[in-house]
Amino acid sequence: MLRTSIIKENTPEIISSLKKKNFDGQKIIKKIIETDNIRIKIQKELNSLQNHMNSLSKEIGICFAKNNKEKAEKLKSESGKLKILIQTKNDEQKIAIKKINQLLIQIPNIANKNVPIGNTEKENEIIKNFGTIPKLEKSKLPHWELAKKYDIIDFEKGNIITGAGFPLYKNKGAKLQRSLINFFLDFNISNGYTEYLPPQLVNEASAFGTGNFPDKEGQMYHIEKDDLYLIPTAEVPLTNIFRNEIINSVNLPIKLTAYTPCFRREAGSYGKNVRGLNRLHQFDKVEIVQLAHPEKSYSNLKEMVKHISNLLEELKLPFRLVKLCGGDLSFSSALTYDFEVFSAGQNKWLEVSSVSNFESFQATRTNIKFREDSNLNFCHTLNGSALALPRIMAAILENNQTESGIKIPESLYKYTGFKMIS
RNA sequence: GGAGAGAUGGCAGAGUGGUCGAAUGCGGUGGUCUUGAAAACCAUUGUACCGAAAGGUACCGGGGGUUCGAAUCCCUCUCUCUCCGCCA
Repeated sequence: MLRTSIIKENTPEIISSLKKKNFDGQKIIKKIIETDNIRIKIQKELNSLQNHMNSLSKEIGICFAKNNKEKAEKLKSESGKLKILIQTKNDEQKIAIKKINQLLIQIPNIANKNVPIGNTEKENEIIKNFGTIPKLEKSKLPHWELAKKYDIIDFEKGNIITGAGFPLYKNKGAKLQRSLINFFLDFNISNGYTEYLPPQLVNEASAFGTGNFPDKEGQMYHIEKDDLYLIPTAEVPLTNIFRNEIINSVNLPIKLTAYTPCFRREAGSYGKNVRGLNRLHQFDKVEIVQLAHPEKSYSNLKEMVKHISNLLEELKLPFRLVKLCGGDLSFSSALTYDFEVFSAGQNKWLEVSSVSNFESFQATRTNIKFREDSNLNFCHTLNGSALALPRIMAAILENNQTESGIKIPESLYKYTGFKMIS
């Protein structure tokens, strides 16, 4: 959420940054500024009325103490009138604040100046390619065929148990999944991230805090009976650990990591994009989150990008780093890099990580501040997948397929206890 | 799920209708003393909004009500604790 004070101070810059995200903010921002000026006017009036009321009440108290009932009654009738005025002003103020907030939450985060202009993923900027794309036999298979061949993922049983998009891992497939989780967590921990195992259901305030609610409400599973949401990513509980907190600046950056299953309704998805492990309703992911000093958040972002590159290099997977254009940027993000792994069985790039700087957008919604000397300011929040499991699994299966089976990346040996799936 | 008790500043903990934004202790910060430190002593120490400032206003879990006046009384919601029931 943007703050009214910032909007007022940088109106033209904000409107033009929002354009990059294909958001026309002209009207809504004008409305916010107008309403805020009304709010200030109301508050001034209200404060002076309240001030008057407070001194009257004190006086009445003194009159009673001195047994001067006559004067007390007279003052009482005066304050009665004031009371009605105050109530009216109070209601007006509440309405104005509510109106401003309703407008503010509709505005996406502004794009960083380095975000490329563009409307769709076609205009994303490919920064760099890493690794080499494997040359496979003509008989190469996509991962869903391989999964069947080696009996490691049962999609049909998942359909029976739950429905489409809920795969059932088994045998070495289950072990490989568990190994990847542990490998990612250990790698993150050894780079200074603190491990958490958070709740997988969150309340509305938490979902609001990270910007998933109300904007992407339809993408989350909602438990109506208890009014809770299944997390679409560990970002939601991790960021909300610090909701309404003031952090001492010496403790920044705070670095967190967590493994959680993630649940997404993926309303509107169809076709080959949802084949196999490509897009699921439930999947495993290890996430990293940072709470950062505003002046350092972009170097922290760089560090996170490097960290994720290292992780993918450990797995010997070919990948590319992509900078998202304005139109492809999410509601809350100011700058996002995607990591895409090349999966040779399908001949396509699969997004396995998305690393973003949200600047103070989420911190404003969650009210996470830091204290430096005697000043209070909003933190910056950042997060990234390190990494999302299913597509990594898909790429490992597809890229490492051989006549004799699937080769496990060396870094995983100590976790899997086996070197081949055959 | 049933019955009861409770929620006060960073923490502990007073306050049951008036001058209470809130005693006191601990912690934090600054200072005095000291070669240095500890101890002791002094001062200071919540957040938001309005205001150039002085200052003003709001906030004692959330929301609503009674009252001229609410941390204090009433209603309601949420959460915590104790007991009973159920249970991995």
